[in-house]
Amino acid sequence: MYVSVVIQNSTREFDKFYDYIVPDNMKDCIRPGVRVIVPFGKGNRLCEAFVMAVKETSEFSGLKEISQIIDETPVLSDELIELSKYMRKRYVCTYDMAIRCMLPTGLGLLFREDVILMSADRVDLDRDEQEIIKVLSDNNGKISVEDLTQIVNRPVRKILNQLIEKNVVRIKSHVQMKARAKTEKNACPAMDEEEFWELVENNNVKNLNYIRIMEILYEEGSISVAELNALGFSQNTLNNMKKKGYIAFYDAEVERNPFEYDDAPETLPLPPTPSQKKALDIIYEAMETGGFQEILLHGVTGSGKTEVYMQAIAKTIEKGKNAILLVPEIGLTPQTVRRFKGRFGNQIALLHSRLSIGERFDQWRRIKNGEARVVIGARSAVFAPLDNIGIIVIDEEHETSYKSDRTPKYDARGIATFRCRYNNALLIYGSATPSIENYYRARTGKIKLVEMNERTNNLPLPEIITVDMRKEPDMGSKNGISTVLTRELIKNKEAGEQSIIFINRRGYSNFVQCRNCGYIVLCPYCSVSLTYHQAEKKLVCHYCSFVTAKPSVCPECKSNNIDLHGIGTQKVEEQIPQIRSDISVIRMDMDTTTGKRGHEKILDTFRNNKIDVLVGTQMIAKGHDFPDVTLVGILSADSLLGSGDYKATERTFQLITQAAGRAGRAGRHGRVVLQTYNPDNFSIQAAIKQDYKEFYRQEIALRKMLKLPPFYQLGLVQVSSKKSEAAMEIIKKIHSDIINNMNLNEGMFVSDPAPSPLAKLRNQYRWRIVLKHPRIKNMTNILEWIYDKYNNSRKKEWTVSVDINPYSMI
DNA sequence: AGCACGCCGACT
DNA sequence: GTCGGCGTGCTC
Repeated sequence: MYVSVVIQNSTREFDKFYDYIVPDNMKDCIRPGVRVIVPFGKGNRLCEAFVMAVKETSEFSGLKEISQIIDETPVLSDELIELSKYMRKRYVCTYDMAIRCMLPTGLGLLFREDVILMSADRVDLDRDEQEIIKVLSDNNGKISVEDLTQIVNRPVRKILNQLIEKNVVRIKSHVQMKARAKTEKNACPAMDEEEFWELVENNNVKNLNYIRIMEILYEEGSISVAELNALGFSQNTLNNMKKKGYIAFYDAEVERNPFEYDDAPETLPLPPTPSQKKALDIIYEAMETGGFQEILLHGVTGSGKTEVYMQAIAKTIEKGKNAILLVPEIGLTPQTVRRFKGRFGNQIALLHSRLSIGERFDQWRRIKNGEARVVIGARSAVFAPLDNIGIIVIDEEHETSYKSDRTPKYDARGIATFRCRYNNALLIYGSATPSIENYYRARTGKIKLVEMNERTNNLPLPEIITVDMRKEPDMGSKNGISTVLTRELIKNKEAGEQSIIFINRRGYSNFVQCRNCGYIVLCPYCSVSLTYHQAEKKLVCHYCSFVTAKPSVCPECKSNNIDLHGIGTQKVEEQIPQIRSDISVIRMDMDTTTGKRGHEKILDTFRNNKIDVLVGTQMIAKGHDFPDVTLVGILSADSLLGSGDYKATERTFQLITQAAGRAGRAGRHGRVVLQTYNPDNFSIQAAIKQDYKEFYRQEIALRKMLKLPPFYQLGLVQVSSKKSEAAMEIIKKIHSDIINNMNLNEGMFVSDPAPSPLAKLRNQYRWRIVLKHPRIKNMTNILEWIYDKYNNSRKKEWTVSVDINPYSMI
């Protein structure tokens, strides 16, 4: 019996299937998806590996044997093994990287080596050797290599080898799981119930505490020691009871509970509105038909998409299948969780980035064991070890957080497509502002389109007031808040209603410039300007976190006419009370939302303490419900437009629509003040009219003309290096390589090599080329080829990275 | 990655 | 003569 395995921590150069012999004693447990330890390479060093296939023959000879099996049951299903193969090619990564997305870090292994003293009576030892023997004796003849190194405070490997040679010590290695199932000490009766009461009747047990404890234990079966302690029974009492043979202790696995609200009231399905009913009818019909199908739910904010998701998921469970709901990281609020928990109870498992390693491991294990049937989570939840998937719902489908920013740069939407296809399941996208790519597929019949145009409570959409900032007098010296917005803020304060101000730049001001010579203070490691942070009175780089003091004189012309320009959240926060001193304000951005519950704390304060104005970045524009907010100010609606990114218009439209959706949700008329320097831009015009279709019509024409997605796939090849010339030289080589192989890449458009828009990042110079081809397969092939060809040389002073359809071209 | 092999210069 | 620098090839 043989297995094909892939090695962990491999690079793409040796990332392939390797065959091993399965020793007889392991034959029963070996299955695809289990982890093993195998001897690998010349030195037979032990490596962790994944079994990808089990087979009866192998075309290789001179095979080695597996040395150890790690898992009793597979950690990867057949489906996830197939997914890792797909990802390796599609995202140009290794099997290991793909698999790492699927497993909780807690499942990782720790290799531990203990040094064990054999005999201490040798005399021919040098001083180093003696020192180590001394430490070993002090520790009962056993210590981990790690601890030993720390105690003697220098490398010990060489000395240990000498000692092993002399048979004085030996090394025992073992593997350990990183996160163990958490256990809890429990108590249970150790005596037959009747027997115990007999003892009581015969006056052999007189201690009232003993009797009460036994009553509880016979009633409950068992109870945790911690709970008994909490009831006022001392550890000593329990120990004595154990001694007398009344009770026994045992360790039970407990699940850490990441749900912070266990009080979720049960919620019943609401009677659907006409448009919800229409959506559900189409979904149910697709379920009946079966097979892989995609549906796009295009519903305006407040149209009740969540209720549709819940009823569709309920139906899926009814049919004996399981469900995944993906939400943007920011949308995974306790309210959302509570709502689902109320409907589905403990069938829910939760996966998101703020869980601890242990919590994540527990949730993963629950799903794996079939204890959870609905998985809710952010991007990475798309890899949940869920079998028999019937539906995957992707809420706010257009959100950028669905694409991973780390290698592998996977897109949760692509992974969901793979899994639904594999499981013949239904894939539902929901959004008020669908991505151009998906809406195009809906319009061309590739996926079903369901429009939900009415809001559940028949609220009118908010009134949008546009402010042309070019006509706003003297804005340079002002704080960026127009006279119209100032007036509306005061009006809201007087009416006792809340307001939100949205600005997509954190910090105090976005750059520091000399008014004399025009010099702008830049980050020394990145090609961006530094942002001034008022609280720390420091300049900060938002890309690499470089911090420096604000210069008081211009480094260039020595003039002291150097000043802050532009506005950020900090400055707006500071300016609000200057409008009227009794207006209270709170700020929410990356700088104020540290900690596990940072977001919630701020939002709760805003809601409960009746703060007048909430100032914040992107993160306030999404998902949250603020019943008392009737005014939304968007300070720089068009700040994305000049960025040169082809997705900027789409983002601008989405941002304005989402932000406007925060105004006047619960029965009150909402207003939006939209400040812009480009009132004529079509994305802003369409957003003002809240007309997605009009925006789509213009944008799709533009995409077609410019050979952009969805008509063409974009490939990005980027070379970064400490030396600008090195990066440039390599990108030119890659460029000519592609051009010279154009026969292999018919229909491929290749840009000239150019510095990346962020030409320098973290002290690395970046050069790139952009490729365009209608077919994804051609793009994957060429990027895989380039990557493997240019990333394999040994001592290189550059890195090549590739990406297909990046969310941002910056 | 990490380990062995092999090919050259320096040095007991 | 041999010790050790690093460039190169391979890992079932």
